[in-house]
Amino acid sequence: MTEGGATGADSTDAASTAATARAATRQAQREARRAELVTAVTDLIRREGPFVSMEQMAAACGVTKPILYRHFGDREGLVAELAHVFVDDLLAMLAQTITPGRSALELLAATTDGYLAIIERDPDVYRFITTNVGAGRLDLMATLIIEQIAVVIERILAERDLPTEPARTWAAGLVGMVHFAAGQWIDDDDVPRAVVVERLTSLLWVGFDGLGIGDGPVRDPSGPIDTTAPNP
Amino acid sequence: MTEGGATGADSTDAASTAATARAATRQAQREARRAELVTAVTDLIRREGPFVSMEQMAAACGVTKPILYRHFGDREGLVAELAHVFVDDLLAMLAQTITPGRSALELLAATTDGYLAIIERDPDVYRFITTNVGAGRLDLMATLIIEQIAVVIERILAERDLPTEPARTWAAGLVGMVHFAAGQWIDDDDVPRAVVVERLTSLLWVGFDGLGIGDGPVRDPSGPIDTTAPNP
DNA sequence: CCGATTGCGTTACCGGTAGTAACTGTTACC
DNA sequence: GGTAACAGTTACTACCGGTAACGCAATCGG
Repeated sequence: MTEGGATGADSTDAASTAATARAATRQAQREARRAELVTAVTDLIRREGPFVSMEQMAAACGVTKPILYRHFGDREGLVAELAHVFVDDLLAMLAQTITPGRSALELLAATTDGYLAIIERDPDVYRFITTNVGAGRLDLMATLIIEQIAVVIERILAERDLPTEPARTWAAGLVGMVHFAAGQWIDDDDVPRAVVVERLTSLLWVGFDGLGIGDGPVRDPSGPIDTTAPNP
Repeated sequence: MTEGGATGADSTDAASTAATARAATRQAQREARRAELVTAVTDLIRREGPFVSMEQMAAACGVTKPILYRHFGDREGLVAELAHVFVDDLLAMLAQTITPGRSALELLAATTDGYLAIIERDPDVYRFITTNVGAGRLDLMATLIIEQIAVVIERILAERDLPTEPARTWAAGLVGMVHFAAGQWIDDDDVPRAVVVERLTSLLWVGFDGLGIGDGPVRDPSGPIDTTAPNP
């Protein structure tokens, strides 16, 4: 694995620099090809839905399976690639909306809205990423987003001289809340996106207490909980 | 499909009553067998983790695959059965903790704690249920729990003369928050359960504003968001 | 007491999918 | 012009969800 072998010194130098330059272009081409494949797969999912096989994806790329495996390792690697693209889109969208000096509430609303907007725009790709989950308890995309949000929350807490330990828990909770609310929304709630955003941000901002639920006991909390008929 | 055919009247009566009694015991036996299978599968998942094949499950039950398929239809049916058991456990636990007259905050805290407690006790079964999701965007267990919680929230809102439309969105959001926070907690946070519960309930109760984050703008919200290095 | 029915259980199979080994053309370098 | 590297293919394995067809006991009806 050492560089120069037994050949001439200067020629080795020139050769090695040329070789490294060649390697760089090779890698660039490789990455460009990767991007092509990713867009082809994304288009396929948009057309055919989130339940596509590796063979279908390869065909949509105009190649056969081993090519995909050479580029992405395995199915999870491909999903990870799409997840990264998705997260990049989200961050790009947020970068346009969020500027320094905005309030934490604006931050919260814009992030929630961006998340829901991307889901609304590309629901099948979103579903492809979130349902093709590997060994982890949370899918990769959620993990990535939680990471980002945790940093933001942590810094806000630090600015306010508050303890920062809850940041990760809250970040995960935020993402989970938006994720599930989005699922419920897309499945069976045809309210405009802004309404969902408003509901979520208002809850997250003032809490149940602030929403007017806090004062006084609940009359019969266990009443409507139904333990019968477990199997329809 | 009509009852008495062309045989004698009284004997038909006696025969039909005997037949129905026999059918009842048959069904009871069948349900008992179902329960046996479910516990066997649950034990298997506890031992071997959430990634088990139908053949493994059948072997763990001491039978072969077609038996499982006769009882549960398909894999999703089996998952649904485990989900129902899980939800029943949760509701039973809550029924002990929650009594009429408790405050909404106590309700919230007890529900969150119960959810996390069951996950903590049986993480692999939980993962089995949540990762074996069918065509729906949300897994069945989440849907069931959301349903229950939505009813509670709806009734609380009605008691307070507040609009009830957001109930379902909030219910889904609540479940998602707890679900994701649980995932993050079990994966890489060895804080006691009570701490997670406290973090989540405090956020849900008073909101970010109540936590002291609301006052004043954030200095540099987009700073730590990292759009580079999408693919490690 | 005997035949038919019913239900549990099995073996053996099908279609499809993730993933891989081994081969082939083509291209760019020395 | 030889050759090394790379894109791409064919053909395969192993496995998994699901099903058809059959065997065997018990149980019911006469």
